[in-house]
Amino acid sequence: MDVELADLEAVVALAEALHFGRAADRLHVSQPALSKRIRKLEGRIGGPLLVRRYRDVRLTEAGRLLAERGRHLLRESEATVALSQRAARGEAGRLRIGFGIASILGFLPDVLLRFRRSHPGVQLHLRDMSTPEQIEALAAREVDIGFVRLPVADDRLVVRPVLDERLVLAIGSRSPWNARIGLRSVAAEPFIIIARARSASFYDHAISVCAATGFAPRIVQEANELFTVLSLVGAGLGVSLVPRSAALMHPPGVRFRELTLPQAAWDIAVAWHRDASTVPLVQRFVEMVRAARPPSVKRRLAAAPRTRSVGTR
Amino acid sequence: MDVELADLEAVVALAEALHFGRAADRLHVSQPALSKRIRKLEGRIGGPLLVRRYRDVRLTEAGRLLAERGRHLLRESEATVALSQRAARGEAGRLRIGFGIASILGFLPDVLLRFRRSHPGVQLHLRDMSTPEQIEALAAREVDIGFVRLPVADDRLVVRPVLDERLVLAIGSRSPWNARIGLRSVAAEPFIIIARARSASFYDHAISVCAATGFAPRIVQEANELFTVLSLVGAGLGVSLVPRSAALMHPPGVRFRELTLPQAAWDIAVAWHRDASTVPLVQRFVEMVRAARPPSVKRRLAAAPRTRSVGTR
DNA sequence: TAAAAATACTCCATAGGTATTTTAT
DNA sequence: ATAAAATACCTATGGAGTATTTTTA
Repeated sequence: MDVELADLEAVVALAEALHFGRAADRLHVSQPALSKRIRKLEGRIGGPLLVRRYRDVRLTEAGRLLAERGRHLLRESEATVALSQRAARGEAGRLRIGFGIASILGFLPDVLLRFRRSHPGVQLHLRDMSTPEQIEALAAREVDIGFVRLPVADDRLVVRPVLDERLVLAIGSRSPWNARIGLRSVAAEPFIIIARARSASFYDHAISVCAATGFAPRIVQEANELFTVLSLVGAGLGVSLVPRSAALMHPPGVRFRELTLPQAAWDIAVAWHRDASTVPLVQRFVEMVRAARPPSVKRRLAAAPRTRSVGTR
Repeated sequence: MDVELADLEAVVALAEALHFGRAADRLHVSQPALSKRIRKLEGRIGGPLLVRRYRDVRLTEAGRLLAERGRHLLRESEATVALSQRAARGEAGRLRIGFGIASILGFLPDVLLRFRRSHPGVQLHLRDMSTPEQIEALAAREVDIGFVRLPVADDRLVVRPVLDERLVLAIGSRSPWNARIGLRSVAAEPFIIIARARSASFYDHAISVCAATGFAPRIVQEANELFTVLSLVGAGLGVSLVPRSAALMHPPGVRFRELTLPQAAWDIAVAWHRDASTVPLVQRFVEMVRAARPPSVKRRLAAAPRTRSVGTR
């Protein structure tokens, strides 16, 4: 198949002008050049595209169909080139992002919203994955950006910390409250927690923090939304383990306690493939993530009166 | 926009092979030719389409999008050329046909069915039009084929008779029956007739035939289907004027009488624009119409015992 | 060292231009 | 006589080939 876009342009111009001279002008070529091009094209099609008569050029069915569909093809190909050009400038394309619960609970929604606004041509594909899954997917180039829980040691990836998240204890403010209150002292309390279906890794992490403290929590309620969990705690139905950033919501009737237990750490980093450092979309997304990194949560909680650092005893 | 289909072919081949040498083989060009083509294309896109590293070629977003949409464009353009080729052979395209009631009642449905079977790629556009409307539409090339009532005198058109249709009188077989029965003798009878909404021209023609005979028919019933009209006549509810070909249905309890009145003639011809005589689809359709022309209705009715020729008195 | 892409250089096919002819009214 | 497309002929651009170099693991 040797028909080129220039041939389609010629047929479309001719279909509109129905006059070789004027169509040639529009195409910025001479009339004989257009005539030759059309004759050659007619040879490939196997029949006339136009009926030429004195002062009267008319399309045949073959010509009408070629012009009609040719118009679409030309528009499409122009749009395709434009799309590719925008992709080269990092303004279009696809960005595949892996994330876990801790990042989605934090600042990620806001980053996504702003990135989508500033890059309306970019499709964002989000995949909920555990950190090990993300590492493999990043290495295999199945995702472009990951939000992983630190530490990560993989020299195929570039990893930049963005959030010093931790688990904290959430207690109803009517509960007994003194300096000695810690995770161990609430071991017998009813626990409320983010549903495992919502985030297996977070759920499992919370359980493992309890296990490290020496007990298995008695879970009386699961909820799909962090805000629901905090409301139930505030209503006095039990205690919970939540990401520290939840304290920023200032839920009524809830107090927070830091956990010094090392396992309570849940530091989040943004990661990408080493070779993708120059990919425009990856660069731009990472820039936006790092610019959006909230002021240290640790600092802000230190200023809040209802959160104190305690041991796990 | 100077991107050609050959460029898209190159990107698609490269996207699949991810290897300049093998992609060049597949495209039946040398490796340097492909390299040059891609570099030039990258210049037009404004950025790299592929990341070349030792033993490792990978698409950028710009390249991925160009290859993905390019594949569609190549398929589309191939299909477009194929369609145009079929149109040049008279196997595809559009055929716009004008027709009136007398042709649609006769053999046209059968011709359409067979034409559609033998030309599955051809779209048939049917428009119900009066003969004068058809003549104008044919001259203005708004329809390709017309079925017109003769006589037609228009030297822009080619006209070929295909059906010697006439109006005949349909009478219930229980009615009095003798050689003198004609249109005038049933002037006082109730008339049943094809609904005017179904065919104004036929309806008006029937009325005008009565007027030429000297009376206005008392219409007691209209029906949308010719078969319904005949059934009502057979049931003794009245008399009717119908196309002569209706006699071929041999409806029970109905007798037919020829009308010698000249105005009762309703000869049908197929017509097309003089300049369209070489258009493949027009040629083929006309051939099929003329081959399908039924044996003279006049002859067949002459052999049928229940139809006699009479005057209009 | 070897695989793979880029570069250098030559060639020629072909698209396009100008001048002219043909055709139809 | 004239408008419009086709033809003749020439030119030159640029795409393709071969040979070679560069790059990188």
